[in-house]
Amino acid sequence: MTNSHEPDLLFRLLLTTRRWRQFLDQKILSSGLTDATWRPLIHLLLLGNGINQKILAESVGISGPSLVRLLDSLVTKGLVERHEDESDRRARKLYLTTAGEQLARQVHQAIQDLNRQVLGDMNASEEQAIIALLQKLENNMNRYDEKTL
Amino acid sequence: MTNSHEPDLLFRLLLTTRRWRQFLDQKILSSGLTDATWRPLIHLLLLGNGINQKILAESVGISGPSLVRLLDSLVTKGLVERHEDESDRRARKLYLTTAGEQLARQVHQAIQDLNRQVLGDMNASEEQAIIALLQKLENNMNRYDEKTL
DNA sequence: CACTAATAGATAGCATGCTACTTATATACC
DNA sequence: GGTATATAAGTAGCATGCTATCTATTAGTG
Repeated sequence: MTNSHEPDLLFRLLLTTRRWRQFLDQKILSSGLTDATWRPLIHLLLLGNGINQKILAESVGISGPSLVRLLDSLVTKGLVERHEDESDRRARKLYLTTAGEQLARQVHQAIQDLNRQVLGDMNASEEQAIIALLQKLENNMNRYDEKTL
Repeated sequence: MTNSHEPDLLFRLLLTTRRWRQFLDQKILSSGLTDATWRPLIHLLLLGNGINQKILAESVGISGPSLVRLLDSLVTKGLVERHEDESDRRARKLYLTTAGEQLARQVHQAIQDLNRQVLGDMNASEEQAIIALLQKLENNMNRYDEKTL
């Protein structure tokens, strides 16, 4: 155990998260997508066509500029299209192409199957318990920030 | 709830981990260090002077090349020194400078204090339980990889 | 109506992770 | 002993996150 001196939760979060992304990326290599790129694709599938980039960025949990580059890549691959928004000419409405929707469904399914393998015998309520706990950590940080404003 | 359609554990891990790093980075801004750079510094403090880069990279959980750049930065800041290893001239032995050791101790303490705030009322055994669970996820991935070799 | 402030998206550039490769040295095997 | 393999560190370049800034447009206020 090289890390016996660091039983740190953050440390373990860093390692497990990196590992999980690499695990999925390796399995769906043939899709031409990575964790970073399939995520906006699938969120667009689930949110529905016609949303703008701001909404999608919020949903995916990344900044606007981060999403711009991922979308550039998806557009280049012919999976997503950016259309004008007549009612707000600053914005762009996003649409999956036919190929994009097909790939999104395939990858979504594949990721769900793989994630079941990762979760192993963990049941849904255990998963929810951890998610709740992680959210509590975020709440603690938010509260600390507010307190020391 | 923009993410009501994704109660995904991986998604939450990504968000919480990013948030935690940014939280710490913001608090210890004056140290001139970030999460990525204080981590090798503190591991070197705890492992002791004279270890080589391979050992440190393993301890920190990053690749050799990733560590090289972080060490370059720490050396430039005058916190760490790379010395020749007489017994193996491929390797370098790492040493904290006086300033490096001092800063490492300060930051180590500050991080521990901040992490206690993040953890809030979570006790050590609860923390250990989550860590064990994250390790189980990694085990599941390792086993899956072996199985499908 | 005009001027200011806010907002959507894009661009530029930094930080941090990686893999693939190079170089120097050490180890192992015939 | 000499050749082949393995190992430690470093370099190059990609991917993915960010903030700061720019541009275009919208909204809000006198």
